[in-house]
Parts: sequence; C-alpha cells; structure tokens
Amino acid sequence: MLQSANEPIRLGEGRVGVGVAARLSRYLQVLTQAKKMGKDRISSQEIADYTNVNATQIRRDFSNFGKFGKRGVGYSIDGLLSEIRTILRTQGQHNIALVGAGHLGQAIAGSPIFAEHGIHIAGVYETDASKVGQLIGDVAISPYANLTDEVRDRQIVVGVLAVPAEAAQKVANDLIEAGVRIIFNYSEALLDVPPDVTVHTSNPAVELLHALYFHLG
Amino acid sequence: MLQSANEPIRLGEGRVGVGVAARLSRYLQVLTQAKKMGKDRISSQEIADYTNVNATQIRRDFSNFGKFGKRGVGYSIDGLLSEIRTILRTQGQHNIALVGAGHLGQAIAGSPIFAEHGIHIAGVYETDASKVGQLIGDVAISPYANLTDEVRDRQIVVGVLAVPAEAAQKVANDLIEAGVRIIFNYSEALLDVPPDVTVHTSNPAVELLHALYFHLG
DNA sequence: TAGATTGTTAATCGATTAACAATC
DNA sequence: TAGATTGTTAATCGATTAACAATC
Repeated sequence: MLQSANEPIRLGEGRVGVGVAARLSRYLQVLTQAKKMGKDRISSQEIADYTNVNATQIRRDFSNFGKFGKRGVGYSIDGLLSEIRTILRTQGQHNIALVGAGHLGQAIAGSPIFAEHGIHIAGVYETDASKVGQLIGDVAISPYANLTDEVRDRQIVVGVLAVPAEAAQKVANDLIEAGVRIIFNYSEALLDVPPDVTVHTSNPAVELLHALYFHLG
Repeated sequence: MLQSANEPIRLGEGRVGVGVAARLSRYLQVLTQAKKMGKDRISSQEIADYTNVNATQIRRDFSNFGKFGKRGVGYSIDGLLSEIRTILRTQGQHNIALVGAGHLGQAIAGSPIFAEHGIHIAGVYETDASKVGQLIGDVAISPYANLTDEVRDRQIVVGVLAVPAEAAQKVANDLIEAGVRIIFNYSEALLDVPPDVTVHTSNPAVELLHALYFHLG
C-alpha cells in the first residue's frame, strides 16, 4: 500500500524504517487535526481509533525515540508534534514544482496541508494559455515553456505530475532534464525513467479501488 | 499505505491478506496500462520496475493462486488481468456516492479508472446551487438535499467525501444515516463514526508528504 | 539447443499483538 | 488512593529476499 515502497534504510544514521516513517506521518496528520479541534493531549488509543493502527504499535513507535508520554495521562499534542517533526526532519522548507493546473492540480495546490508541513509549491506550470497568470493558492500559474529554466535555476528536485496520461512521459522527460530526481505521478501512465530518478505513482481513484476491496465482497 | 489498514482476514474463504490484495491491485493498474500501450505479455521483472515491488514477491503473489506464467516467456497480460480480477472480485458493478463537486471531486469523478474497474458513480452531490445540473463525466450534479433519499433508495453503502474539512463530519453523519457503511474521506478532518462504519482517510497532499520523507534528507 | 524466466524453497527480518508491571 | 495509560517484554506471524532447479 500505499502503499509501501522498499527503499534502502540507513538505521543508526538517524533514519527510520519505511513502515515506521509512514506511520509517523499519519500520526502527524492526526495530531495536527486534533490540535485544531482544541485538544491538548491524546492517548495511544485515540490515535489508534483514527488511524486503524494498533495502540501498542503506536506506543512502540514512539518509544523507539524516547519517552514522550506520561503514564495514566497520555501524550502532549504539542510535544508529540515537535518530536515527530524532528524525527521526520520535516522542519525545513522544501520547494516543489507542480505541472498541470486542471482539477487535480488545483486540488493539490489549494490544499492547506503543504504549508502546514513546510512544503512550498515554487511553481505551477500549464500549457493552457488561458490559465496562465491565474492564482492558485498564492502562486501564479506559469507557462509550461518556463518549466525547464525555472526548475533548473531554483534547483528544484521534486516534481508533481497532475497532467493527462498522454502527456505524462513528455513532462517527466522535461523535468528530469531540468534536474528533477523525484517524481510524484498522479496520472495513470507508466513512466520510464533513468535509474537515478524515483517515481511514486498514486491516484485518488486507484486508492479508492484498493480500499473498496477490503469492504466489498 | 497506502496506506495499509489491518482488517480481520478470512483466509481459506476466498479472501486474501491485506498486503497481498494491496499489491494485486497495484499490479492490476500496471497491467491495464501496459495493455493500453500495446503489450501482450510481461515479466515479473517489468512489473517490479513499475511498482517497486520485488520481482520474487510478485511471482510468489501469483503462485499463491495458480501457475499463471510460462517459464522463459513471462505472463500473458490478458490472462493475468482476468486472474487478478477474479481473485479481487472486481468483476461486479459497485455503486458509490460522491459528495462535493469542487476540484478534487471533479478530478475523482472525471477519472477513467472507475469505469475501467467496474465502479459506478451513482450520484454526485453538491451544496453550491450554481453547480447543480452540470455534468461531470456522464453524471449530472444533484442538489445536496437529495443525498439521503437517493442513497437510501439505491442502497448505496460507499460514500466518498471530497468536501472541505469543516463540512466533513456533517456529511458523514448524513451518509451514515442514509445507510452508508464505508466512507472514503478525502478531507483533512478526523471523523467520529459508529463502530460498524469504516473510514478510510486519504489525501493527495498527505500522500505526497509521505513520499517526500523517503527522498529528502 | 541456449537463454530467459517462472515457481518454490529456505532463511531472515520486521511487524504485530497480548499482556502486564511501572507509574502518573 | 484508584483508575488510567504508558513503556516494554515475549511470542507469533507474515513479508521479504536470494538462490536455483524446472522448463518454456
């Protein structure tokens, strides 16, 4: 699932296992929302209810890194947020380039989640001239022709593809040529890329399919 | 991740493990695309390249259910598609209700993936009166007021939430009252639901965050 | 035949869970 | 104190991988 990639892990160098990291980022999202709802502290059981991860597993995930909770009380939400962000190193600012300002692109760019987690959409690129100049979030849509130069100049290494399947391979090629090494592919297309480029393919519709399997007979 | 839920599994009753099923649906997506690209057969190594799943794991996943390949040759794409669809029981038609016709809702509804996998969007519901009546895909947007009656009448048990976080809990309550038991939550909100209702929360932006962790230092 | 790729074994590793003492 | 919840142990289970004989 999500899925779940299998990258080489460097333990003992400050990096954590893939499974642990995936769960930690889910906890992060729950904690962020719980804080918005005005909560100050939370128990492992409450996190379990929202994430479908076993409560013991959650406590174990935290205790790998220290004793963050208080017995009989639970975890301080602010404290946990800070600890998890340190572990995941999501404190810094990351620049990404988004290609495609259709419905999916606008949904992604409009989400408040990026800003909340220190990810900055440095540019949105689109071939449809009638969309160029429009604002999504606080970024103006740029012409696709600018993509290569701007990505290169800003040394952006993460590209997000929210374009139709037919266009995906060409856009990927352009991004890679400009220096991108991590591509997040929201199209259905299968991308052929050099070995030093990582592709993560996902799609709301595909995910929904996965989830349905577990619940429909 | 996808993430990965942990439902009770009934093996020996024709159901497969959560991990296996998640991988099978990823293979399904790759095979569908490979077929579109004009390929007739595919090797476990090729599937591995596109999914980041180990090739041995892929062969093992298939061999749980039979001998689908030919040594020295690979797998027939049509044959594999048919076998996987049988295993996942995605042959039948499933009706779902989609709430929210904003960017994300339109991106979901407009995806060709659903039709390709036998999932039918039976209704799209929206509170913004100016959008009611518009077509997305081949479905006309209905007023939100119709939601409860139509979901009940059509005995829809799957609801998809593509609404702002502030509205999510109310919509969830309405869906559940109308008989929905599986909610796919694309908002950031944490939903409180009765024990017999399953919530799967996901979000393109959250997914992107997960993926970034594995590649940024 | 020669090369390629499956199907399967065996060994390892990490995830998961129940249970419970520690302690707030 | 009494109740709640953490942190941790121990035991189990499934996932992952390398390796290779079988065979197309």
